[in-house]
Amino acid sequence: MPQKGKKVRKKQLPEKRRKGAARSGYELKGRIWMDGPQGTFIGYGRAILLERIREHGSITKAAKSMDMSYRQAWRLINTMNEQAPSPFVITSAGGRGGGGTVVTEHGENAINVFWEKYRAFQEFLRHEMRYLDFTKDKS
Amino acid sequence: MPQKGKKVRKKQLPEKRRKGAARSGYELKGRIWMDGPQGTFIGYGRAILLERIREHGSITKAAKSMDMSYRQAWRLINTMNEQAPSPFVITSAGGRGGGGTVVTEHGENAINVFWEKYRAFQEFLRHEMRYLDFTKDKS
DNA sequence: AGGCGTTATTCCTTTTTGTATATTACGCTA
DNA sequence: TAGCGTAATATACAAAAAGGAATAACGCCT
Repeated sequence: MPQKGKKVRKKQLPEKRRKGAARSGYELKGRIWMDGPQGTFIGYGRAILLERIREHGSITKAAKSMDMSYRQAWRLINTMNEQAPSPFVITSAGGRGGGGTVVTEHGENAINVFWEKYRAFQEFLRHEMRYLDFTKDKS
Repeated sequence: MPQKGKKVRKKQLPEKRRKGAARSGYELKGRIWMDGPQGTFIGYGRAILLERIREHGSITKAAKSMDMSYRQAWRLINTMNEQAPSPFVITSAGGRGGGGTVVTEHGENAINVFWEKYRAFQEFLRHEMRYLDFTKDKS
């Protein structure tokens, strides 16, 4: 029997290990993000979350779609929105469908800018990976 | 009265904010590290720790010098040493001076390799930083 | 044999971080 | 006006991570 509702905590932001990576057993890894005046501003998790909000139209559904608690999702969105030069999302409670959340033009732009940096970073890691050898001597 | 012994927990691995950085209030940040078969293998903290061990000759003194608990230092060293292709440090308990820990040739090499990647990464961040603007429109 | 300083290990507490659940406010709709 | 699904917030709970302190083993030294 499948044991539903196991209450296992999800490992946060796995950032999916690339298939076939790390054949040698050693891998150069890393993360990038942007800091605003009060700490983390946008990173991998928030970028994904923004996309899910755009896709589903609400924080609630976005959170569910990525197996994240609403509370966590709301906090991520909130810290991001507070620090943004101008809001990345606009929320509304009540009304047709109960309300919802939409991503603004600036939010879309932030997503694009971040993914751009992110892709460059992945490229950087791949490139640096190539010259990685801990066994060689100084000689 | 200066209130000594306040028991304030140290913020881990501050990686010292560069002076004059982030004039705009927004900053691209990041970390890199290496994964071995069982998780984190070497990163900024372990690299510094290795250098301190080389400098002081023992885990105990190295830990104290960087305001880290022996327990924490030992665990970092242990996870690193276990995953290393060949040991990065050699420890000995008992004997003249009580024992000590020395960094091996392979350990030295690992430090060098990591700092090399680290410097390249810092350069990458600085470079990408230059083209960072969340306010511009798509137009 | 006993002292010493180090490594290695254990136990308990504290801090941090995220989850689960419940409650209120909101504003359209029927 | 009652129902609805959402945002927003508070409280309690759980798990993981880190710290502190205590202790044993070790091997040279006096």
